[in-house]
Amino acid sequence: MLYAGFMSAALPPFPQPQENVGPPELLQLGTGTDADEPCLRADAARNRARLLEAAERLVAEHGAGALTMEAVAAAACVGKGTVFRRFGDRTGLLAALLDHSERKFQAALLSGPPPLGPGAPPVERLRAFGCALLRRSIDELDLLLAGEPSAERRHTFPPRRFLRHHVALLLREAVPDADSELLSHTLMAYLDAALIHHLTQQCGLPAERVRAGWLDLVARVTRTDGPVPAADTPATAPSA
Amino acid sequence: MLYAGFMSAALPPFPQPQENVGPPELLQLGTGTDADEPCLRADAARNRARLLEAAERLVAEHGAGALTMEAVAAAACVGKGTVFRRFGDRTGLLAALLDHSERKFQAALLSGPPPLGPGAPPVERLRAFGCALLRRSIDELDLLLAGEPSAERRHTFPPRRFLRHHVALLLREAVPDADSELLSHTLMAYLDAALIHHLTQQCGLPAERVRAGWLDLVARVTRTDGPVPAADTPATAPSA
DNA sequence: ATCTCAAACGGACCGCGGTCCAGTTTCCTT
DNA sequence: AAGGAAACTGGACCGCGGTCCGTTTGAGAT
Repeated sequence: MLYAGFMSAALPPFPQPQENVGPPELLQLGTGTDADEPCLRADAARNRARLLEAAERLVAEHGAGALTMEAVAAAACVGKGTVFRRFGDRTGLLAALLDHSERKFQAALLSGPPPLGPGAPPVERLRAFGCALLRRSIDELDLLLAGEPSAERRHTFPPRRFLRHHVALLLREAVPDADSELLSHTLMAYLDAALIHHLTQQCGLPAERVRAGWLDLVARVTRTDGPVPAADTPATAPSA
Repeated sequence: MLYAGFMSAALPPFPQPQENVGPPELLQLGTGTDADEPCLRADAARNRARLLEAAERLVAEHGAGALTMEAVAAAACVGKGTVFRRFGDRTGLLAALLDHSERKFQAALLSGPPPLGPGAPPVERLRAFGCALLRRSIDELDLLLAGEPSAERRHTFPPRRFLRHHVALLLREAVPDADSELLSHTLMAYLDAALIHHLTQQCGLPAERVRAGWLDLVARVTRTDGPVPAADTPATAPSA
């Protein structure tokens, strides 16, 4: 339960759209077990499992874009209301499907081996972070794209918040003089699923170029050495 | 008709979701007149005007987020089908509402006075571009947010394509050695409406800080002088 | 074993975005 | 002026996300 359990706890009566409360910065490694939900009633747990299994199957069959809540409910032999009670909304269900991959990634960041996990210098960790996230995003593009929250919620979505926060921490270390909050948004934006999809699927760019773009971006943003230009200052505008 | 008329032409039978075809890079200044639609039938033009007026009023009254296609149709005394025939979908209608501001902005870029328009050095134009777009985005946040296309379409949306292309051109001039296509996506992402909304409305950052963030970002990305750090190279990782 | 009640269930229900198509209007042709 | 086809219209219709609420069920208390 890395980022405070995100989409797990049982919802009160029903009204609440869930949305985890609690500071996303205060994340801790839970109990160490993979205990998913705190204390779900037996039938609830059973149905949750059924639903996830059914959803996974349907996604594999018809793609995440074609997944409908009703279909999941039907495939799991469960009422529609149950799906919403458990996962809040479509976005929540898709997020739950990504949960496993999400946790693995977070664990790698927090306690994995050095280039990605702690131990390496921050710029290097940034580079590794982007490359790893890029790979993951390409793998899970379907789910990520279909599960993207609405514009208003996008940046408060816990998984994204967590990753962004991580980047901000690294940046703060790597570039102490910068506004690391704002820069972290910029870096995260480059790794946005919709952008990755556009570049690789719609424009046909090879993943390698996108990866190179990340390394270059990190170099520029942290003002470390990249490919490094010629020798003289830029073209037209020295500007002060 | 700056970017090839975008959401104007009459649609064939109906099926097409419209989506302008034609290279967005080949934009030209149309006839110079403000001729909106090429050759709309009299009743169609009348209804189009009615619909836009009604939509504008409803947005002013209840906010863009609460705008429903049915309400617009009703307020304009027109059938629902007509709204969709004219504007394709909700996104199209919102885009039409933004059209005026959009054109003004594009005109300023293409033929306005120097800091923003042609004449100034590219880095300076980039700076001006961001600041101007930032202002505009804050002004029109409601519409921009509500009108944001789905993840798959976001980056092929003509207005955005146009702006991104503009940034790419400036970058190509300012930083010839860089992958200006990829970098332009990064810069545009910083100016994304959803991000602006998050930073200013949800996090409460003052617009001035966001603006400063843009200037800093441009400096880093173009490797021109920004606030400039201490004197020694970054903290931990010189890396090659 | 039973009692009790919060928790969970499920499907009817709602609203909205989007589509369809039979009927109407415009405008071009002759 | 008349005719005809393309363009346009409007509202019934559909599917899906999301909500409501009367009913059922699991599990601690007695």
